[in-house]
Amino acid sequence: MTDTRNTLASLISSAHRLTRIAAQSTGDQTSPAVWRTLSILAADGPMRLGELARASRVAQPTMTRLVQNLASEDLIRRIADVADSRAWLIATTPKGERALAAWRDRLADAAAPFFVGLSDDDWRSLAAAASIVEQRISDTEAAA
Amino acid sequence: MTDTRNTLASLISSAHRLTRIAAQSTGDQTSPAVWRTLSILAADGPMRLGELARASRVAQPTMTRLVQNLASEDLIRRIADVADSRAWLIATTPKGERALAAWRDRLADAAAPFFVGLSDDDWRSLAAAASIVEQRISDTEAAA
DNA sequence: CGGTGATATATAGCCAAGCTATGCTTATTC
DNA sequence: GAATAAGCATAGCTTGGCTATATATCACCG
Repeated sequence: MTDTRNTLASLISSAHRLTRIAAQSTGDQTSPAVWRTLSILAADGPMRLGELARASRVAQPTMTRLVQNLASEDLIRRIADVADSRAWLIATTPKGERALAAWRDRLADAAAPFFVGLSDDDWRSLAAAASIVEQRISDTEAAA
Repeated sequence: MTDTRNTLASLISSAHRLTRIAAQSTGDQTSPAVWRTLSILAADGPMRLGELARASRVAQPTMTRLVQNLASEDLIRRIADVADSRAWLIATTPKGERALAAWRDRLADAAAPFFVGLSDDDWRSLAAAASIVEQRISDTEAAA
């Protein structure tokens, strides 16, 4: 038990620092929030603003503003929800998809130097961890 | 090659989202930057402000302000550097160490529900990944 | 069919983290 | 000892994050 607790704590600490590396070493001024949002949309398809806020783990007004910024740069678009005229569906644009792909490329390039010389086993561990976290995070719809 | 690139990209995406989960589900108002800074100091011992800024991957003025805030809450302390009177050594206080430990506990508690039912292999992968990232990140003193 | 409460998004206003540019003080070097 | 470099602080900006609240629509019920 203590083991898994320590694992989680150090996993999250590492995630924090990795996030900073990514932000910094790509020389990218665009914020993590933008890519987080685009990644979610790209992976899970169009969804409502509120749903997107929960998936990205931010408050709804935060997402409202993010979506406004992203829309003004034509990275996402709003689609009227025919079933509920209070709501919108948020979807990526082709430009958004391209930007996301380009970011992932730059990211991989920027991060690669930190990970040179890893064994195949190490790479498998990283890939497995990424996939576990991805799955566990996207499933759960709030554990609060 | 393409494999490792994808692994890195998805690892970092996951890290972004995991960071948000941690920030949110602990119900903690203290920012990631604070814990990142304390973690580094606790792990690597006292160091200069500039050094700390590089380790935490933020610009020096950002660290200056963080250190001011942390010092005002008595979570770190500044020690005069006898060898260079321009510089300070930044060190954790006992209170800072306790706060960090408490945060790690809350973090583990908050994150645990997302990871129930993992196999031993999965846990090993997570632990390995955390340790790999930790090591690779702290070694490298800028790859820019 | 009208009113009441719930739901979906938007607005307002605040704080902190991040940045660049620049200033001030102390070292270092010639 | 004067010029340059190095270490930290200050100023000023942008953006992400939050809570509280407003607005608009839906859904239900009498």
